[in-house]
Amino acid sequence: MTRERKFSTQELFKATNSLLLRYGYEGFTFSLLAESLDVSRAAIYKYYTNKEELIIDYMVYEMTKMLIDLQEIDQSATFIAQLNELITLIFTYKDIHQILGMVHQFKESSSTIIMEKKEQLGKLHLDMYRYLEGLMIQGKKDKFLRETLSNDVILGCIFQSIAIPNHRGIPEHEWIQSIKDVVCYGIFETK
Amino acid sequence: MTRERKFSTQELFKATNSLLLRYGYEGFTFSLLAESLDVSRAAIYKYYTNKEELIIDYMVYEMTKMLIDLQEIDQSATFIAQLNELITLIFTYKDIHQILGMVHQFKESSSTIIMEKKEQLGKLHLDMYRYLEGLMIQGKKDKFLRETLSNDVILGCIFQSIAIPNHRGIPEHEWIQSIKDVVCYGIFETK
DNA sequence: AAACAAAATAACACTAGTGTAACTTTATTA
DNA sequence: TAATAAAGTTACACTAGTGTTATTTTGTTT
Repeated sequence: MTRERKFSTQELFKATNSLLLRYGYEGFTFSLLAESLDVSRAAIYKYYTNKEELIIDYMVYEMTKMLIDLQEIDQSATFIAQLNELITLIFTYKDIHQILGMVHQFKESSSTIIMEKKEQLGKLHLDMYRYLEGLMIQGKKDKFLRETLSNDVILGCIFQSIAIPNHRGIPEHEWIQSIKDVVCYGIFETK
Repeated sequence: MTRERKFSTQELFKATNSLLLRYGYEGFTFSLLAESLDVSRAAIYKYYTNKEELIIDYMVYEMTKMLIDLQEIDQSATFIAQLNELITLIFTYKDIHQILGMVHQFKESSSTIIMEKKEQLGKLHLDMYRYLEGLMIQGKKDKFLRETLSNDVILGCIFQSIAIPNHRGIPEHEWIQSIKDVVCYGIFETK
């Protein structure tokens, strides 16, 4: 006994994603969102009482999804194969990494529910970090990764690499290959 | 015959910088700026009629300064020495690179003066790119840089590397060394 | 010390986003 | 087909930022 919804949570999240990337955290408003979904602003308030709750919910949703995909990488495969899959995966989730950085712009005085979700997000992030750190340790043990580099630098480098701007619009597959290449072998000619 | 100013352009730019980084483009307001400088909001309007003009002026100022510093790098030095200086330089200007990305959040309908400054900024950017591209070409000719990598990928990699988050708070000099290391030699052990 | 001009402020009208309450629409089910 | 309940809209009061104008402050010059 219920009326059909004009917009799904998926559509809400999708619009949230693109508006956040386009206008930034403070530039993102329920007015813009309502316009983009072609519904009244009040309709959105039925599901989320403010933008922080919506955004953090979206972040948790994406991070959970990413973590599931991450854990589906075949751990019995070679290190090289796993690293390849990892970089491709991070690349497909690059939007969320940019958006994740907006948490620090949230108002200090947040409700309990938001503080809880923030903690949950922190846990997801830690889970991801632990998983990746494990992979790095394996990579070092197997003599693929340089022992002298800290895991922070290696992982930081991988995560930043996806944000290198593709100004010339190189086709995605080719571009990812280039990125993997520099990250793995660096910019120097090996003597 | 003039009253002493309560705030210098330097102070204005410094406050603009830190507020932009803290609150983002839309979160940055003249109210926050006035509070931060301990002056009335209207005092700022005497110098800039809106935040876009202030921000773009700040961007042009920083980019000009960076370009001057860049051109002071000794072109007769070895490629390695020049690259070293370049990365250190980009590192000292890392704030402005983050802020520069906010131009795409400016309102579409901007005044003539802003359009002009945007163009000027574009020219400065192009000048910088040309200079850096020259350095990359030299690096390839001298067999330091890998011929197979495009200049876009190499430069993109260098510019992104400065944004790798230093979560553990490694001392700056040590951190920069690590960054240079990964960028130049990659994450892989050389077989 | 009177005139002046730049610097700064106070105060106003205006705009846009926020969150809520009362109301209407729509589909289900009893 | 009348009751019901979720979905959606309209309308209101509230808040915060914007840009401008009139006025005051402050230091210099003649």
